Amino acid sequence: MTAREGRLEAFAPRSIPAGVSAPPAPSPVPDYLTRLNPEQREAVETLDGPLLVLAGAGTGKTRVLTTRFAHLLMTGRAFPGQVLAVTFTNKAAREMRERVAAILGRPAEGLWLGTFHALCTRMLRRHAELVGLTSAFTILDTDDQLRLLKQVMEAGGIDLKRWPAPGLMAQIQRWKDRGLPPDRVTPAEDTDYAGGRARALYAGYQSRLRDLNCADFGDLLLHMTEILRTHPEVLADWHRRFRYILVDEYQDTNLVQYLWLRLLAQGHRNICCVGDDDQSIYSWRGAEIENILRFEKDFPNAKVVRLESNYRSTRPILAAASGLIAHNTGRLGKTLRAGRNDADGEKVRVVSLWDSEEEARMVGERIEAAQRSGHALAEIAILVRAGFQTRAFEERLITLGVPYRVVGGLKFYERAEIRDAMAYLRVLAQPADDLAFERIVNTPKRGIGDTALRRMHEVARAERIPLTLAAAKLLQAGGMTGKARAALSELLHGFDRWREALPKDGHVVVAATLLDESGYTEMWKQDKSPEAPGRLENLKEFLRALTEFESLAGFLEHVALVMENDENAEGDRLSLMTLHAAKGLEFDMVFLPGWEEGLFPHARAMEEGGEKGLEEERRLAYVGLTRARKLAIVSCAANRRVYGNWSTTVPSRFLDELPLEHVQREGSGAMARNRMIDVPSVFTGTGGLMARRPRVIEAGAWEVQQRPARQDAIAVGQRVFHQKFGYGRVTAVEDDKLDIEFEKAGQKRVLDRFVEKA
DNA sequence: AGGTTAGTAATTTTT
DNA sequence: TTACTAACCT
Repeated sequence: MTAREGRLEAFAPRSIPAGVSAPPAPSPVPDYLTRLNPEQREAVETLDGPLLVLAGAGTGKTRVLTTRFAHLLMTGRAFPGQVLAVTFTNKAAREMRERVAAILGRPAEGLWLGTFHALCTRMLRRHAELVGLTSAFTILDTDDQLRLLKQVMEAGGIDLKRWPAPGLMAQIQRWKDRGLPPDRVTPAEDTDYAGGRARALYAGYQSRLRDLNCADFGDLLLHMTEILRTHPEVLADWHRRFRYILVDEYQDTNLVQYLWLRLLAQGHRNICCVGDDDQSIYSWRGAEIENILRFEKDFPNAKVVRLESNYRSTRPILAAASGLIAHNTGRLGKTLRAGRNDADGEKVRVVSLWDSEEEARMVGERIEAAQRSGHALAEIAILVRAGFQTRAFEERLITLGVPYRVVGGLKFYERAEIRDAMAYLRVLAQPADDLAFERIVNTPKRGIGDTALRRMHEVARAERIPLTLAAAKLLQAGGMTGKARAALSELLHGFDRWREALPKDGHVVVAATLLDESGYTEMWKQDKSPEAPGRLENLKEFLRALTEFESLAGFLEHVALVMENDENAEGDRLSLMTLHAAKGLEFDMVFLPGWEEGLFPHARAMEEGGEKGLEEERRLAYVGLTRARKLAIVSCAANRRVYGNWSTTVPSRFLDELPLEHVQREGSGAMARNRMIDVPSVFTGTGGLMARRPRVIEAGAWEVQQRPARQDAIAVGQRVFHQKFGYGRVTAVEDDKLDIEFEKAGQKRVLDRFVEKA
């Protein structure tokens, strides 16, 4: 405690109106500090030495980090380039950059602020030769990683059916997460995969990566940590550079990230980590909650500051979340206090329903009601445990005409056409990029099949040269037959030509030419599937994105590290996402459906993780609840369709763990069950008792359901109008559902009764 | 070489 | 139920 702090208790973070013009005389306490509460302020002003900030949900974690960053610069403790600020997501990095700039009152430039991976890439480009790469190494995406590993496994004579490659990939990633290169994996750890050959295959995979001048995501951290560990002069250099280190979402760090941080922090010991053990939900990706405990051990005399004043949620929500998370053991211990003056509010709702369809209807109804009473859709979210759950809600929302966006999902750069286009550019930039070459050599189909590819591989392996070179040699030596020969020759000449044109025409023009001349765009123009036009659109967008970069290499790196998708972001839309994707976000109203044993907590999590797995699920529930500012609506369905057939469910144990006095129970599975029993057996249909839910309709309740099916059939090709999506053309008809390519909204599936012929 | 069909598996996924 | 992969046929 410093002497000054006593005077600051009056300052609540949100109680100071923004934009109040200050008197000209500079205040002794900078404005940005007065906006903090005492704990936050302590976290910001403890500049020297190791500091651990345990920040509960909604306690102003980001504010502390950004203010601390700005404070370091404002007080002249460090130049921008002397602070290392690490986040997990690009979004978090961007947000921090913006907020620091806002405090500074000028753009924040020259910062080492970014994701672990981006920062490591930047560092590794300078030292690549120390791990056998060149500074122009390529970063592989998940597809490439798996393809490469499969090749290594095939070469090693592994039966890929008995030992699926994804399993080994996961193992290798776990090793990398723990900072273990192949030679440091102990034989004892290598028993359960492919008869103890995992380690050897890992070594083979790493060696192939080096041959190809590639690094996968794990390598970025692994290589950099290895370098810092084994090259004291390099480490000393970085120590000279970074005086202060800031780490966001510390509870999500894995071991290699921790080691990397620890090495870098050894210099000045000015490391500040901000995290919340109760929000650690990524152990399955290698995150180690123990890093928080280890922190105090590895950095003796570390100061610990707890942020416990929550400015986000109402008291009942906080109480419910706290009551729930209290069932976990081994917590560092934090208690969320309501920090708002208006913290009183509605109890958490727990709604039981007959089945998942009724659950979707309930959610839809309440959303409509909220909308009618003036709530913005952007302030409402549905948070589900697993991705497949979104479908039921999407269908319901489309029926109701409620605009929504699915957060997460397939990202722009993960689409097939974008990956293909990327692969073309990668071959252009790096002819030795075998994985990219393999991807596009027969896309579009040019008659270069397995046989031809195998022959190229043989030559490449025998002479230890890249595939493109091997292909050229084969052509020269006449080792290719008619069709494949002509096609391959044309492709290789094409690349020569495009590469030549690069300095003259620039990368954007060449990229466009390449996609045309290679026949790639033509392939999609010929494609009759309903997605094809959208894919062509995406390719246009791809080329547009390319114009924002000065060089091809810069673009490729951006795409490898920043896989983002911000379409559908505009407009007032409801958010639909997984609980994982919701971390760090907040909404007025949050729906938490599917709280049933097996789904949430997820059966798989408990099988694999036992008691620890269960606790992580509980933290996930805690994260979900604490996303809500004003109202949380939890629900469970008594019946749910699992892989096609209906099964009855047991309500989640988490429901019982919510403190009764803060919860209001509604609806009832029993009530719905009674309705069900009265129904004649015709309704129970073919697929078992629960196959089709009878339409028992309470007076006035399910208004939407009662609308009659349309009489006049709609055919493929018909131009139609939809209340929400506007005009579009029908691309497919299936029962009462229509696939429509909307002019504005893109491809959607809607019920025919919601469109009219245009 | 490429399309078709049968079999199988099915969370979460910041980079 | 659906979606993806691998063997199989043309």
